[in-house]
Amino acid sequence: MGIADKETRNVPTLASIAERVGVSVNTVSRALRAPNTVRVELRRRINAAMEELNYVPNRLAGGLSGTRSDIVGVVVTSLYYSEFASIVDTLQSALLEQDLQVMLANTRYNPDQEVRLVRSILSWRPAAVAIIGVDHPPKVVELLKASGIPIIEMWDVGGEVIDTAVGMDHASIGAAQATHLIAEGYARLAFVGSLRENDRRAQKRLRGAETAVVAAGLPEIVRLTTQQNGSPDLGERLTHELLEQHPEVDAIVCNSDVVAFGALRALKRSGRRIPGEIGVLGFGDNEASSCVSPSLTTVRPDRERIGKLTAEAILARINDGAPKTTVVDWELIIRESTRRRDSQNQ
Amino acid sequence: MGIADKETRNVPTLASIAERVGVSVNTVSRALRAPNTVRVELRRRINAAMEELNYVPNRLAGGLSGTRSDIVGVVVTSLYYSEFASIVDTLQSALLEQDLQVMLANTRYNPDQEVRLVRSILSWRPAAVAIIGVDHPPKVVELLKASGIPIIEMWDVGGEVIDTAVGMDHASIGAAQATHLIAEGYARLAFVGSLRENDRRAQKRLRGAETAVVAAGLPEIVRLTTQQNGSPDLGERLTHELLEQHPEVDAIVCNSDVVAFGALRALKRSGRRIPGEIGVLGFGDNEASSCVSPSLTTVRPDRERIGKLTAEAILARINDGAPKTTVVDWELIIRESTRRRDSQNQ
DNA sequence: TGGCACAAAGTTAACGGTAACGCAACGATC
DNA sequence: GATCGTTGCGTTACCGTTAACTTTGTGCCA
Repeated sequence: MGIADKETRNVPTLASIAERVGVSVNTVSRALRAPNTVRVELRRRINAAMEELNYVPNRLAGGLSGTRSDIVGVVVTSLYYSEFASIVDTLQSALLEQDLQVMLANTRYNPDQEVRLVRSILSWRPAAVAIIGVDHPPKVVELLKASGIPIIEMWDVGGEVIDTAVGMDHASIGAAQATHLIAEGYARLAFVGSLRENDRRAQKRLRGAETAVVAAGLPEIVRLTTQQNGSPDLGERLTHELLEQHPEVDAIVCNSDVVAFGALRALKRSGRRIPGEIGVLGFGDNEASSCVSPSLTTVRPDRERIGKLTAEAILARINDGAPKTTVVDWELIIRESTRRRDSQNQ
Repeated sequence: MGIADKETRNVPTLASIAERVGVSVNTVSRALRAPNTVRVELRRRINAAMEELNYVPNRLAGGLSGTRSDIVGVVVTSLYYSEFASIVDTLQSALLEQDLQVMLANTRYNPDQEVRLVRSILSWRPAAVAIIGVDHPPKVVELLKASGIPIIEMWDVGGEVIDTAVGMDHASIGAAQATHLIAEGYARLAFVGSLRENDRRAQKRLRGAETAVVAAGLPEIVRLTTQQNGSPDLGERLTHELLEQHPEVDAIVCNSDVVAFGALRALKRSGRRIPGEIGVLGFGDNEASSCVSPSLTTVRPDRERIGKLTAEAILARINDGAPKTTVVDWELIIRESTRRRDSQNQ
């Protein structure tokens, strides 16, 4: 039950409607696409027939015949732990208002998958593609360029842009993280968390921090990273390792807030005072970061703004606007986990 | 630069390849779909030409002509705060292995959007549709049934199923939440958080809890809910209200962990001892729930399992398997925020 | 050496729409 | 009353690909 036999499965087409109403196929098509060119009364009968037969237009046919598609391909590197979920969320709802449908792909930081997924998405002849990052395998760049459609790169802006980008300057984020810790009197920094080979954004942040540390005449940042997914358990495990191997460290920059949650847990279990003995700083401003104790200092990317600006950029480019790269602001949210001085209140 | 003029934009087709290689269009098509029917050497030349021209097949045409589509429509009610992001994540990667492409829609708990989005997704003639919930507007049910494709309802199982469902029994979750609190000695329960008119799952949990409370001879559950999105700030606000209006309450069931985070914050600010004076219980097992203090008792849905089983159900149904409803287990994770007795350790 | 099976390619006709064009009926215009 | 623009609809020709046939070429056997 529920599924009709394949033989009898008879999805209505424009022709079914046309036959039922007694007009030509094209008139029915017009009733949909240019309603004011069809008599009111006839239009009413056509709409009634469509409603009655539960007609759903076939966009495969429409897209093939017509000139424009209304798919927007969205390629993210992860969805888990909500890293890009809220960007997709706002982007999708903004596009929906223009009747654009999101087709989603998740590369999970795998460049081979990225090539495959981009190819797959392009095969649907989307009106535009939005993709996380500005660093892609050469084949991806080639395919996207050859497609001739607007390409919006999100989240990052540093580097070679294909067409249009909406993102943050990650090097400056890393610099701000380090600078803040140094200003609070921390001197031996560590970077902890997942640092995937293909997560160029994290690498840029780390390099930005490194530069600030060097400029301050402090010793190099200790790195304890893996290719795995970030999680509290990972943060806890790496932090324990760190305490053992590098007892001199007095501040930890985590690649994401969820990793920082684990770091806090590990430090508390080891009896370290935060922020007195050791500071912890995250990235991403997870919804729980203001609720853990001590509350977590972190960087808040304006995800909604990125989603919204991406939608706007897509629409602008579809309507022949010029390519444009927009740098989106972020905010260092200073909370308890790094605040040694009493200078600020929040 | 980047985008070719519309006039010159000349995306390669099978015909371009055919002409370049000097064979018929169909031979090129065969080289893709049934490679072993084409001479090895010719196949090599065809592949080389495709590579060179950056050929990307047009699935609009393929889908229109061929018999099967490889889109799977996925309809969720939210993505924000990662509620369903990890389901989509696992679902997508499992489908990818079968070369099925996810088309995503997010209704944001708006039934009108749901109708519109389902219609939009069906217009791409997907091979199957996976959708959150078993309670849909009548028109959605009608459209999905009329489509004649496999429909997998996720997350919930209680009620009328269209075709196949993979989800949890939310009434029993609510009952377990209340039963646990009662066993810990709490007697005046409250339900706090966003309770959207169209979030039937939350309503089922609340009813399940209500039934358990009544069975224990305790007074009715106090409700303090809104239609807004759940967030820590919302939880904090509602909890302050609750403390004022219903000082007798000694246990709070939050509709989501992020709301519970805010509740914890509010209670700590008011100087209440948790779990001594008042208990807090969440839903969803947010990644931070084990990291807040006190750590949060919550219900852990097996999201990955739901995603994986949904993918399996889709494949089974596409290959003419029978419709089947699967009830997925969940787990009550007892942590500090409700544990008054010393009986358990974790 | 003729006949036949099979492999490898070409031909043709859909698939369900949309766009361009054609044409009748009608009122407005001079 | 002939001319013309408009309105409202029908005809026809694609869009790029696949499936079902048809044709051609090749090796094998009697």
